[in-house]
Amino acid sequence: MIVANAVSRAPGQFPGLALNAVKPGLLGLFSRQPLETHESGSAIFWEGDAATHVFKVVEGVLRIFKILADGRRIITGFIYPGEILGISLDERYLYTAEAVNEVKLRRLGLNRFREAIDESAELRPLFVARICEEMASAQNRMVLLARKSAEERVCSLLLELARRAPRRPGPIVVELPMNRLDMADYLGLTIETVSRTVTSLTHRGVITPSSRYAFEIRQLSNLACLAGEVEEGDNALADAGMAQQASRPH
Amino acid sequence: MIVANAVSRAPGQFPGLALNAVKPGLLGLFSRQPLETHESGSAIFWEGDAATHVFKVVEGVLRIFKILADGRRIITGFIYPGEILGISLDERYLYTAEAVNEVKLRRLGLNRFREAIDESAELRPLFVARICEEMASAQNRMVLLARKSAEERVCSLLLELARRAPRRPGPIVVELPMNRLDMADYLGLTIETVSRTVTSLTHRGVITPSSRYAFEIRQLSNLACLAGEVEEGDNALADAGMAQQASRPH
DNA sequence: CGTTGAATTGATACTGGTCAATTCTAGTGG
DNA sequence: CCACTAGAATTGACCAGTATCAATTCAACG
Repeated sequence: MIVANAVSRAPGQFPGLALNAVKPGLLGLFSRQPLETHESGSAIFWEGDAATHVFKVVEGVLRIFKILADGRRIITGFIYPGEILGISLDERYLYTAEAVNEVKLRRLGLNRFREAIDESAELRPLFVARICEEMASAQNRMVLLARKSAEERVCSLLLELARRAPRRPGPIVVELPMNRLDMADYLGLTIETVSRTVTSLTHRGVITPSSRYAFEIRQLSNLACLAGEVEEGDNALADAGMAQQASRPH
Repeated sequence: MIVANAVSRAPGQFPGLALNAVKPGLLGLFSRQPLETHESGSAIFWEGDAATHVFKVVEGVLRIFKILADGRRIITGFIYPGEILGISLDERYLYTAEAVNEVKLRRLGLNRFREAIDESAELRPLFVARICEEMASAQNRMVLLARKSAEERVCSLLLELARRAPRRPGPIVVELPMNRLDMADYLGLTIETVSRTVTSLTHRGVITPSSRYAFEIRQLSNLACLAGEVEEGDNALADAGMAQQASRPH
């Protein structure tokens, strides 16, 4: 069996690169690309632009969003280091991507990316898996936006960030790279509601603010409950869904 | 590289199939599969089930939805004839799929489907394109759920159905296969709000009900405007998105 | 023509939005 | 090191839109 492309080799085959840590999988495609820096608030591309590149975030966080004609904004996602941006797109970008803070990333031509995927039987399932993750996340966002209360939304975000954050020893501390407006536009709320909710959670001892942009989570399970999610081993999902009966908590 | 299974051959390799009106593209994969019928309200599969098949809807409409622990439901999409269900999934189905009315569909083993895609350089881009469509639609749903008013939501649904429906000569009539509860759970509203909004649109002459489940659209452009979408040739999208300023219509 | 579930309509409550004032925080310059 | 400033976040008062609860009407079907 011959693997006929330059991307997928065992790390040891290029001594120079091996030191340079060629990553396996989709991220490895970006290893040879130069690193570019975007300052906080700058756009990587705009919704509707012709799609030309795919990006890998190395450092910093991106927000991707869409805007209605009158300025209402909805952030459809945040992209963290190690994640890929622009993987699912058509001719044109579906959304605008902006740097939340200073961002370092590598870009790859869309055609090159697609060819690499298309030619590698190893990468293809990774690509599909990645897209499915994105889809699963999008569906969870729909649930949140359609049916969750303000408090459940804020808790869901904290929980998501807690899970995404590096696990350090000691108490769980969530760092928020984004400001309150970003949080609000991600959750479909206003900054005032986000602020009030955070205050309330603090007063009730669910979280303890270390700063405006970092919170210690007192009990993760408690947060998960408040987020409207069901913990492992819970049986609450059972028979909630007899056909034609739904959406009436009471 | 040896592919050791019986399923995946290039389409041209079976002359019999070529004559048998094999549809091109992804839908063609289902041509040889038997037709099965599901009565209104029955589930095709449940969220969390091990994912085993992909489906093509031939007749009728499906709803796909997720449910929170306390019974709140959100319909993430409706699947119409000619569309494929279950294309983006992991090990397990991400949602439950139910028949809105009597549904006829064909099913294909997930492994067979994936192998067929994986081995056909023709199908792969179609598959990617299909997933990207799904993603684009999911993102539009997020915008709707996060930032649109009840009226904008209802108009968006009518508009979507109008675009999806077969174009007959004469006035544009939208048929709704689903009941008010389905509409509500699709739009993140309650049945009462949906009902009131429809009444209001009727009184204002935007739509004219032919029955409870069919409406004539008086002016499509009007509806698009009320849906918060911008018509072709409109310039309203321009510079709505200066960084850090958003989500304040006024 | 009565029954039943769906849809509509009405009255009221409440969550979250809006507008405005205040406080906090990170810079900046004296 | 300490005002001063500007933007962000918080807090408060009030309001609007949608949910909730209840009653009524509608439409399909026996």
